[in-house]
Amino acid sequence: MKALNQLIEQGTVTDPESARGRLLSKAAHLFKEKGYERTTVRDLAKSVGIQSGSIFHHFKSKEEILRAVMEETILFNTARMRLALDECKTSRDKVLALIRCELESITGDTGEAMTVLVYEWRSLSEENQKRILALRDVYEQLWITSLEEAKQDGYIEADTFILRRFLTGALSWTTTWFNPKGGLSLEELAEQALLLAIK
Amino acid sequence: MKALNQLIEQGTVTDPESARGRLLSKAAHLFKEKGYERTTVRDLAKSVGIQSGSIFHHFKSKEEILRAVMEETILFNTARMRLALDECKTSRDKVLALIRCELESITGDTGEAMTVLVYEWRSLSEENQKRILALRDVYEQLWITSLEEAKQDGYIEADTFILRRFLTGALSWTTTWFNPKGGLSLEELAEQALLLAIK
Amino acid sequence: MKALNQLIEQGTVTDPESARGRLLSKAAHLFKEKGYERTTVRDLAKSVGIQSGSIFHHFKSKEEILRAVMEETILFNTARMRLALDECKTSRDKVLALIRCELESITGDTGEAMTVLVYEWRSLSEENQKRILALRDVYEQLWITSLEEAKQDGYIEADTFILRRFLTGALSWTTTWFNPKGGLSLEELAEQALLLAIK
Amino acid sequence: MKALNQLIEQGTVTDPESARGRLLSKAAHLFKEKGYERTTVRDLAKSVGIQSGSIFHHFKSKEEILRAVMEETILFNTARMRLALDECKTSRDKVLALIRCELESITGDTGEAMTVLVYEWRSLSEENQKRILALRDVYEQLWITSLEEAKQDGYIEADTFILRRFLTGALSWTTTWFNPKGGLSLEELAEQALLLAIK
DNA sequence: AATGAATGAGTATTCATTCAT
DNA sequence: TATGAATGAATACTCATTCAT
Repeated sequence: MKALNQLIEQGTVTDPESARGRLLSKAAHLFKEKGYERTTVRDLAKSVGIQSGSIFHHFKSKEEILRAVMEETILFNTARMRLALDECKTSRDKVLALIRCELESITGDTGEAMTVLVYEWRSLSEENQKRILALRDVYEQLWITSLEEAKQDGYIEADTFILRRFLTGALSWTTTWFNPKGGLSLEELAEQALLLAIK
Repeated sequence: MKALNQLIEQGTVTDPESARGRLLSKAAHLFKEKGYERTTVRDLAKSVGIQSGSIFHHFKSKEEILRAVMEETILFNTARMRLALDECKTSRDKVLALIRCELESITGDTGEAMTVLVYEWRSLSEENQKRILALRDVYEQLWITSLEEAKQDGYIEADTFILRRFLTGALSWTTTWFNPKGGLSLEELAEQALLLAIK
Repeated sequence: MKALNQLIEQGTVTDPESARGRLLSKAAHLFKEKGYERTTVRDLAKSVGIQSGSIFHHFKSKEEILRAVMEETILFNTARMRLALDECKTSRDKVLALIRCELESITGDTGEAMTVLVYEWRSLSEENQKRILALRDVYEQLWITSLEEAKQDGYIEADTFILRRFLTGALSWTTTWFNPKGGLSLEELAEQALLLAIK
Repeated sequence: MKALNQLIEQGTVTDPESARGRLLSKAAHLFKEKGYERTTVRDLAKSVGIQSGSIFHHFKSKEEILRAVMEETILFNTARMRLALDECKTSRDKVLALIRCELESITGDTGEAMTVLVYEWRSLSEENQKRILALRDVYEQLWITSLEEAKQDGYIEADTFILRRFLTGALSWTTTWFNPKGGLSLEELAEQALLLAIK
């Protein structure tokens, strides 16, 4: 939560208790459940108990809401990942931390928003795609750096470029099947995923 | 092509040369490119050079087209996988064959349709989702069986249930980054993917 | 009517009996009566007995309807004026013919459209304004030429540039007060207007 | 300015320095430029540097603003015309004074409001139209009286009723083409206009 | 007086689907 | 089979107006 509070204070991320924040949270939920296109502005308004016209006091268009959902999620998860990396000693620890963080972001609180990020990409205008892409690059850089480090330390044999892409797919797909309250803990899942990368 | 011809003769899959077949192919392309919701019936009609009203002589609704795209793709890829498995001796070979087949289906001719299958799932009515799910189960059974076999043969250490899911994600994600005409061949990619499963 | 038939055959002007033509006529009426902004697409549709969505089979936007009303009116009146000029001998006759034509267009069949042309100008996009302006220039050229001729023949003393503008205002304003079925005939009105220009 | 000060003191016309006065002035500008319908209350508020809600402390509706713009303009121009007439000796002088006053009102300080008066008439409710019409009658009476006088004095031959209407149109149209800072002075323009009426 | 969030009825436009030809 | 005009419900978005602060 340290990361979150800091970002809120900076104004980088919306306070989830505010009207705008509640809307974003509900939007992530609806966009995941029904898809962006099939979610109407009226649906969004209803979900937070206001009239549809009032939405446009907070966001100037429906797409703006989608962009905010995506943008804030990346910013938050990047910050969270940075904090986690800071506490790691070995490069093996770092890779595990990255996996754990990504799994948390996908299966935990920001899970719906992460799904939206993957599935609703095409609904973004080109301009907004570029904006998000720039943020995504920052996030990916953290991965690339740590994987390279682990490879130099001999933990990894495979091509790190390909490996990162396999991991991206494997981890993001967990949203479709992993239940954090089921028999398998997130920590165990992370360990299993680590096996994909490190022998 | 053996698989395809057989399915066409059975009437299970549409002849890609027929009017209906061409429409399905163009539909897969458009649905992938723009998304199902953003593709209008007029777009579809235009792409095959007919008027929008005429679409409904071939399919009774737009959703029907989506269902057909998905259904035929699964049927075809299941058949193709079966043929490939028939030619394998060891369980290790089988796993590699499955990976190769899935990569072919994702990055080759049926790639667009496979992407649609993953990304446009929610646009299907519940009833149609069930229908596709049933076909998917048949396909997945081929995987589960082979992975179990490979585990009993000592090739695999991990949990096969989790492993299959990791692989599903990792392989389907290749659609976003793998270029069959690039420096990495599909065969090499399959070998790299096998490393995720087998040490 | 010669002018009209010819233009219809050319496809320059819409046949008033066609669906599109009837809509344009009703649109001119409503735009004059309520103003363009206050006339809804639903109003337009209702006035010709179709559903609002069907409007967009004939015109791709509401503004397109406004543009067509204006454009066709200018084209028609330019053609009508040309025919009238052809039958004149003296330059005095020509000026009277121009006045008569303009009064006819303002107080007669195209009166509503002419009013729209004056009052709804700002509702046109810049691009469409340019388009109409080009047509208007052709029309104005007929006036300028004839007034100059009359001045050289000694009928007119005033500056023709200023005179044309005074006449434009004076004649267009007749739409607000002149009733063709009242005590004053259009011919008498034209004679009175001629007095503004010629002594 | 005598006329203005007197009207302000009476409370008949708003002091242009007051908040309300500044709003009316900006409103006239915006209504002319964009049209009444296309000018939003937010536009109006922004133009005087307040929030949209605050508008309604000065006027109880948007239409009220339009009415005030129109009403105050007529009142002011009627007063100005009365003062001008008081200084005339002959009926010819009076007609010239009327023309000069009307041109001043159209092309000078109240020009934007005068344009609004002509072009936004239909945006007024019937009740408000009546109210303005009553004020307009007072204004028109000054014209009719003077024209009749000039006719009896032999300056005018034409029908005064028709002549006034021709003049109304001719003069109001100057707003579209006359530039007070151009080569032609307002006084010269007035003389040219007088020629329309008097030989 | 001023704010600014909220309202809710209204707008132009889109689009899958129908059906007479 | 194919057409294409017509449907009508649905959509994102606008905006004058209200009102608690």
